[in-house]
Amino acid sequence: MSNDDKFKKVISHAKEYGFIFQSSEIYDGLSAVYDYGQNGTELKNNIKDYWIKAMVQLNENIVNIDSAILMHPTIWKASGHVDAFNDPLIDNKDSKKRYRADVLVEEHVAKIENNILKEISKAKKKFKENFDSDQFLSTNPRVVGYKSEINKIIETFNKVLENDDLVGLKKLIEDLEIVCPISGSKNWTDVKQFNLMFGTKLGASTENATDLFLRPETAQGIFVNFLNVQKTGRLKIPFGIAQIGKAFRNEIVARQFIFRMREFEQMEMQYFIKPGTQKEWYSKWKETRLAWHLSLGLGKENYRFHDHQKLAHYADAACDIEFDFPFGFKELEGIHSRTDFDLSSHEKYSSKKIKYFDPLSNESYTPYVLETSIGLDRMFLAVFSKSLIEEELADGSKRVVLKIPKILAPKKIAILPLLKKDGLPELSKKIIEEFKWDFNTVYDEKDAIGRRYRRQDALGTPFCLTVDHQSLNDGTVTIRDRDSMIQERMKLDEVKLKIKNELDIKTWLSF
RNA sequence: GCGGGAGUAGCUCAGUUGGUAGAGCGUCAGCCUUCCAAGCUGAAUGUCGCCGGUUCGAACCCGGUCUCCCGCUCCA
Repeated sequence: MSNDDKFKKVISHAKEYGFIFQSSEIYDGLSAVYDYGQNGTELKNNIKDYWIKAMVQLNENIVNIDSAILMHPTIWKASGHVDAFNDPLIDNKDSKKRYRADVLVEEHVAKIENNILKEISKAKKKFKENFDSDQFLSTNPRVVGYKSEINKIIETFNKVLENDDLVGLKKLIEDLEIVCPISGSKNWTDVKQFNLMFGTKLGASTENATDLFLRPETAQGIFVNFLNVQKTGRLKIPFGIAQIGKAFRNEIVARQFIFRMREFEQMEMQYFIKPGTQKEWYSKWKETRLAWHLSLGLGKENYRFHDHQKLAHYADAACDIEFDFPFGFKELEGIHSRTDFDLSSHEKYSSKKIKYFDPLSNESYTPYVLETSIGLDRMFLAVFSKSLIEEELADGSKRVVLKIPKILAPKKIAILPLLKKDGLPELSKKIIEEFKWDFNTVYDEKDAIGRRYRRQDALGTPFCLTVDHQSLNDGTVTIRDRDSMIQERMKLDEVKLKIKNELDIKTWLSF
């Protein structure tokens, strides 16, 4: 089966079994927005729970918060989003390629700089040890020409950027005679501004309303609460603040099912550390987070690290944990060493002192931050797509089974009377009464038992308890394992113990 | 946003040169069945994505639009 087919099966299975629906489907849907259905919600909640347990419950120095989606607009200036999330884009009409207009200009400048370097190396060859670099740079007519050209461009460029002058930016590109690297033509469209942040308004009166943004990441809610949490929690560095929540981005191209959505959910943890220790914490968290992923048993070969070469403005080291999705290896989680960029920036913009006083060394400092940030929806897709298996059985028949990690399965136990008579349904319902306090259970009496097993397989239910005539006599049932399809007969107490053991969080999270 | 492909029942898809819509699976009711789908009987479900045009007549032709998939592009 090709990856494409596989991906299509994932999407239709997700819909058919109540995991994911397109948002507003009866109105033709809304681009790149999806709803979680009855089973998808259970699975998603179980993933959240698995993360919270590992990150917060098991670490006494990591706490959990839930900050608001709406935040003070200045926060996004301080974080750099207002600048970095605004891209001026331009298309070449001949090659149909899209470029960042500012990058085109920057590349043009880089070319000229390159010319200067060429002149220098030529001169070096010519003058050898007599080469005086300072003198050469200020007197060589060609170099001086290049330098003044660059200065002129940069001056215009800065003015244009400051004024958000899109027309001026296009004119600059035309004046510089920048050509498309693909088509070689100068046939450009107008420059268009794309703001990746969703705008909204605070205030019911349209006249006095303040422009706000829906948060494009959850991290800033942690940074702006740093002092609140640290002081009220009496937390000492190193410590972490975790958060699960929605974030919003007006992606230019949002696609690949729930991989890139406009409204999505992040699970982030910001770990506050002493400056200078970021390297060791970076590798510690890389290791810890990968171990968390591996604990789910989806297969080591499906994960890899990807180190960032080009770093974002706030980072001094960054990598992704990539996962083998149906469309190839893509980012699942990011681990970033964010330095003191965010806290310092908020200190500057808010004019509030954001420092940590270390009683041991008797000094104050701005903590450094180590971030782990995982896309919850991507995690969902990773688990779901890798678990969906179509296998051939010994008798040649096919079985579609969702071999989801048992701890994450939406329903844990299906209780099935072998026949819909002789008091078997009644006994089954009694058993549900006993199990439903501890586990998500489901009851099914329709159709042949084999077919019911297959239905539960498609949902990923790890255990099927079948109630038969012997159950009436001795209180035993058979328990069938989803993955091996092996059945064992045992007493209800033993069943409960077995399931409890298999779903024991301590076993899953001891790594 | 550009280019390519697609949209018909819950899912996968047929549907002839334009003549008022089908299959398989699934679902529901019942029968039969003592443990791994595809046994029997019956039933429900579609403004053929949406809007408009051409036509006596449109799932089919034309225009627009929405949505999805792929490639480019972007990706804190």
